[in-house]
Amino acid sequence: MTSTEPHLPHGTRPTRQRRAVASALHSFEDFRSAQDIHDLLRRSGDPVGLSTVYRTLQALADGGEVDVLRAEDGEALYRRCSATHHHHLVCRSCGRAVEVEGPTVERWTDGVAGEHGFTDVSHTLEVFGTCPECSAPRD
Amino acid sequence: MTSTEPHLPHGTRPTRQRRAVASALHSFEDFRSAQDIHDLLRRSGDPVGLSTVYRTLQALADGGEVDVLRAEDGEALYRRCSATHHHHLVCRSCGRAVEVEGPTVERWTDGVAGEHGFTDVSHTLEVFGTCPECSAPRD
DNA sequence: CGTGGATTGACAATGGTTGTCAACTGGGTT
DNA sequence: AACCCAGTTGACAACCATTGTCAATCCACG
Repeated sequence: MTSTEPHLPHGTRPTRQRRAVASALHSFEDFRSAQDIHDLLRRSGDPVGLSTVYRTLQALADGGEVDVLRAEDGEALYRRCSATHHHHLVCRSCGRAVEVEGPTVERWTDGVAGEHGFTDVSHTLEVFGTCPECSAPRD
Repeated sequence: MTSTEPHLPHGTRPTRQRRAVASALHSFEDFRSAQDIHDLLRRSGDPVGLSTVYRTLQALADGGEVDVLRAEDGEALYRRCSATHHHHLVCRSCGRAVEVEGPTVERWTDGVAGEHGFTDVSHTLEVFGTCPECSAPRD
C-alpha cells in the first residue's frame, strides 16, 4: 500500500532524489525539519543534497502534498498530508500528529471574518497537547 | 489603574529603552517585526539598541503583554494585545489585525483533543483575509 | 557620594534558508 | 549509439533574523 506517496508537481522528473524525499516523508508521521530529513536520507544510504531537499519540500508544499508548520523558533517542519483541508493535533512531547477536520471551525472563522467585512478568508489552526502514550506513567 | 500600556515583568526597571519599545507598540495596530520596531524607534529620535529591542519584546511576550506570530517566512511579528485569550483576524494586505474571541473554537479544540486522549491542550489560530478598506475600490 | 547588580548596545557568532553556477542526467532525436 | 539540451543536482557562499558576549553605563539604595 504505497500508492499514497506524495506526488511531485506535474511535469517534473521523478528523479532518484525526489523519490527519496517523498519516500522519507512516508517513514514518519510527526513533523520534521528539512535538515532532519536530509540527515535521515544520508544515514539511510540514499543521500540527497541539502539544497535539493529544501527545493523538493518546497515543491511538495506548494503542491499541497505536505504540510508545513513553524516550530516555536521559526524553523519550518514538514509532514506528508492528505489532500483535503485539515488541521493537526500535535503532541508537544513526541511530535506525533493526527489530522483532524473541523467543519465547526471552518464555519466559525468564515462567520467572524464576515462580521468584520473581511473577504477571501483563510486560516491556520494547530492544536497542541500531550498524547496518551506520552502522558502514560513510565513502565 | 487602567493604563493599557504593556507592563514589564515584575521587578524590572522601567528604563527609557523599555518605555520606548512599549510606547512604540502602541503606535500601530498591525504586526511588526523586531527590526521594524527598531527602525521606527531610531527614526522617531528615541533610538534603542537592536539587542534591547529583541530582549524587551521577548520579555513582553513572556509576560503575555504582546502577541507573537510568525510570518510566512518564519520572521517573528509583534503586536500589543489584551490580557485575555484571543485570536486575530489579520488583513493580508495591510496587516491590520482585529482581536476576536472564539468560545466555539475553544470548545471544539478541547473536544477534539479529548477524543484522542490528548491532555494539557493549547492551540494557535489565526484568520487571514482582506479587510473592507483594502478590498474597497480605490477612492 | 560609593557600590553592585541590572541594563545597554556595538559587535560577533549562530543557524536555518536561499542563491549560485558548473557539472551532470536522461529522454527524445538523428 | 552518439548527440542535444533543458531540467536537475549539490558543494559552497551569501543572506539575514536572532542570539550571545562583555565592557561600559545606569541607577536604586545605603
